[in-house]
Parts: sequence; C-alpha cells; structure tokens
Amino acid sequence: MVRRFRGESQHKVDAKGRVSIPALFRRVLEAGDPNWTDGLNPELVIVYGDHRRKFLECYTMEAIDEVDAKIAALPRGGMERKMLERMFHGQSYPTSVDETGRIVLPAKLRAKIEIEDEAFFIAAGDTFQIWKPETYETEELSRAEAWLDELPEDFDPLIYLDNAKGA
Amino acid sequence: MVRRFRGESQHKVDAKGRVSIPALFRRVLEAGDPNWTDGLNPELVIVYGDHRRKFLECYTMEAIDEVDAKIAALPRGGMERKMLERMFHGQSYPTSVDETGRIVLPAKLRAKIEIEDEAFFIAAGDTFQIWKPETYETEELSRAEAWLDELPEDFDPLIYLDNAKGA
DNA sequence: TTGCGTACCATGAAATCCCATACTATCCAT
DNA sequence: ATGGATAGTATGGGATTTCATGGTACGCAA
Repeated sequence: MVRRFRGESQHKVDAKGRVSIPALFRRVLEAGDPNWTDGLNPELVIVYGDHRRKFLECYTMEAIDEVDAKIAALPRGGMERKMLERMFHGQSYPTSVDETGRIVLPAKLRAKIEIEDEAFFIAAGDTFQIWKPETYETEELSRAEAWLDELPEDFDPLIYLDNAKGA
Repeated sequence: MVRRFRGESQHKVDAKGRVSIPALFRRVLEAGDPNWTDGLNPELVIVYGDHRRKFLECYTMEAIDEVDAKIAALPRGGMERKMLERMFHGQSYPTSVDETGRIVLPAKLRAKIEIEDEAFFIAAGDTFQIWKPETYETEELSRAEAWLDELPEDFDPLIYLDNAKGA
C-alpha cells in the first residue's frame, strides 16, 4: 500500500530558491524511494510540464517509476507516447531533499510558476503540488467557488463520493 | 461490518493542543486501523475542510481508505474529483493517538474551529466530529431542535428509518 | 567578476517524548 | 458483600528533538 501525501502548507522561498518541504511530505518521499535508508536524503522528480501548467507536480521515485512503466507500454511512435514522454521525461527535473529538509527550485522553475518568496504546498493523492500562493487562490479556489455557486444552496459535494463506483 | 462510533463527551484542551480522545472512540480507531495491534497507537485522519466547515471530522484508516478509493474511481481532471481531492487530501491532517490516549490539535486546526480550552466530541456513524462546545450548541443543537419543534408533539423520527432505501 | 548552484553551520519556535498525579472503574479474595 | 488491589483514564509539566529559516563560504561557468 502506497503512503499518500496529506495536508497543505506555505513556506518561505529564499533568494537562492531554497524552500522547506512540509515535514509530513518528507516522510512520504522517504517511504517512496526504494534507495532511501535512514540518514540518506530521499530523491523525487518535479514535473513542470508545458507553459499552461501553473504549478509544479512532485512525484516520489515509486510514483514516477510507475508512470514511466505505463509510458513504456504505449506503442512507439504514437502521439500519445510522444506527448507523455515530452512531459514526464523532458519537462521534469529530478532532485533530492537536503539534510535540512529543503529542496532548491532553480530560477527557471521559479520563473515558470512566478514564485517569489512564498510557495504553497498541497497534497494530491500520490503526488503533491507547489503553487505560487496567489495563483492558487485566484485560479483554483475562486474557480471552485464559482462552480459551487451554481449549485443549490444546500448542496454537498460529498454526494459525488457515492456516485463513484468505488472499491 | 464496520464498528461505529457512539456517544458524545467533552474534554480539556491544554496549551499544547493536547486533548484526550473519548475512550470508547479509541477502541473503534484501533479496530479500524489495519496496522494496529495491541500495544501500538492507532492512526487516524482529521479532515478540516474549507472555511465554511466549523468542525473537524475524524476518520479511521479504513474509512479514509474507502474514501480514497472512491476518489480514485472518479475521472481525472473533473471538477468533482478536484474538489474532493482538495478536501480529503489537501485539507486533512494525518495523526495518531498517543500512549495516554490523546491527540494533538495543531494551532492551525484549533484556530480554524475556534477551540480554546475545551473540545466537544460527538459520534457520527463511521466518523466522529470535534466541535468548539459553544459552536455546537448554537449551530447544531439549536437548529436540530428548531426543526423538531415544527413537528407535531407526538412525531416520531423513527419514521424516517423506513423511508431509507438502503441495503 | 557576477550570478547561480552546492555544502556546511546557526538559531528560535514548535512539536514530541517521557514522566507524574489524581481519579474511577474493575476484579478478586476473604 | 466489602475492602483493597489492579488496570484504565484524564490531565499536567519539563526536557528533548525536529522543523523552518537564515547566514557564510566555496566552486564554476559565462
């Protein structure tokens, strides 16, 4: 059973691009790195994607291996495979957490999602995302609000849970 | 069959945010944690949700796994899935009961539901909720009672039992 | 040299661990 | 049935560790 990321938090980004990973996320990165043992620094892969994507998506080693395996199973030469290879192999950045629990976001990545001195982290199942706090609010939260506003006053999104044909 | 939480009670919250879990709830948390064995401390997940929610909802590991499975069954990219992921993966906090039967509510969670030095626990089926006592009284109890007051004197809520189309 | 990336050291605040006390419910043997 | 032993519960305090963050120094390449 894969340990899942959970929680959200906001951290300072210093002039060099260093930023603390939420402590709970670190535990998941460690558990999801086959090479990790106590005392080492877990590795991870940051997928930044094309110009439309406004956040960074971070994968544990296990999670990215799984994605790679699925891509490898697609027919060579197909458009689907080409797109996925570009995104996960080309538009990604492998790195590792340092001894103080931080990663370094290179200037290029910071520029891409327009991060200045704060970064917002939020869990998304078996990955977590890094957003510029303002972008997250305007792009994500307000869109969700607008969506909710179109629904009846007493509507509870939880009913979607039961529509799912889950396990 | 899943063991269900039952009952309600109120406990002190100390300056560090520590609060005892009702002893009966602990038994359910233990039974609902696949990794738990005698002598260990059961894990749980606290979902705090968005700003509108005025209480914390606590899930056993089994219950939250079930929710995760349902979310995973929804189509990727859809608004429903996004909303549920945000709530259950982002706006949640995994923790565990300690050896003395307490959990720690971080300052952020206490602030969110405005808890100071007392917390009210109430069972809700396969989860339980934590409220600021005053909020529970004004928001919930009074609403439920007002609703009952509008019904005939001899009305019996049990009638609803037979309306359910459930299994 | 000037900017960027890396490694090591430093510190205050917050979270966690370990120990302590008082009280209550339970069990057992006389 | 009763007194006391035994275990589980609710709460508190202090010490220790982890975390988030900042700084300095070094190498390298344009």
